[in-house]
Amino acid sequence: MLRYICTMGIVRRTKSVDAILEEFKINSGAISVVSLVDQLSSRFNKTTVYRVLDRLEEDGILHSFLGKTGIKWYAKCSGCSASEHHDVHPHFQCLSCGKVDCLTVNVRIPSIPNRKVEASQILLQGQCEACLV
Amino acid sequence: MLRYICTMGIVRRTKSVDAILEEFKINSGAISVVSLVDQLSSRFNKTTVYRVLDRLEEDGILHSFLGKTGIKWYAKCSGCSASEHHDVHPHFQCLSCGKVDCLTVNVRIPSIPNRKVEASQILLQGQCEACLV
DNA sequence: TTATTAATGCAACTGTGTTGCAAATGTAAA
DNA sequence: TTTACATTTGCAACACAGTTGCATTAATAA
Ligand SMILES: [Mn+2]
Ligand SMILES: [Mn+2]
Ligand SMILES: [Zn+2]
Ligand SMILES: [Zn+2]
Repeated sequence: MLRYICTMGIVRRTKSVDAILEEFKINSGAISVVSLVDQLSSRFNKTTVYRVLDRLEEDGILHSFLGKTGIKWYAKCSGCSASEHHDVHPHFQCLSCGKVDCLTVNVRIPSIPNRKVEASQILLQGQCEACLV
Repeated sequence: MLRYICTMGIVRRTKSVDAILEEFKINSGAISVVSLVDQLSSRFNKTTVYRVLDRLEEDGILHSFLGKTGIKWYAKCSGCSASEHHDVHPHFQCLSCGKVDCLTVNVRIPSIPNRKVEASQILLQGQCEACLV
């Protein structure tokens, strides 16, 4: 008997999956993988953290992007699924407190002569609400 | 006798400086550090390449940014100096041929409630003029 | 030509992320 | 409950981009 198994995303509810989802419940913004690995280092191996994040992204539960210095950040998706990630938006990093989060604003990319824009990564930096005195 | 020396940027015209500037004369777009190190590996050490690029950026001759995968790219500045880098613009990476270059378009960042935007990194991806059939 | 010090090469290192594989664990079926 | 087995994990080793310290070389001003 032949079975077609599509292995991707989260299949089993493990302790590491719960722990990582819990972090995103506590923290409403984006979380860097570096800090997540550090935070969970006593309970899970860094490889596990990287792999669980991968799977959560495949499932459309989290999405990722690179911060200013090239390290990876994850944030919760809203309204994405394993089949479609339509969660494209700018991210904002506070230069004072370092907090990073998703923006709901829509940045209009002007059409560029002789080029077809298919994707965009926008990272804004400045002062967040808490740090604006 | 005391002398105040401000060591930054290019002070001496060396072979590596000339070789790297030559690469940017040949190639009008952006060049990744990885490919530059590779290209020049028979003549210069990678550390030298990194350091010369640093200095050229300090001088306002080149500017740098990160590509989609987090590796560093450099491109020529136009109208910058050691004192002011006012060369902020989006960059475009072709998904077909991999070519990366600077865009002259002005992307308007909408004002964001309760936040002060002080900097922006915008990377667009799609098809370049050559790859648009 | 000489003295000075910027620039270079090299080797070793750092930080982020990945891979292969054996062992452990979650889950569905018996 | 027990069993069977694919998924998930931990570990160690690795890959890769970029950095650092230091002795040596070379550009330049005197
Ligand atoms: Mn986001
Ligand atoms: Mn540019
Ligand atoms: Zn802040
Ligand atoms: Zn192209």
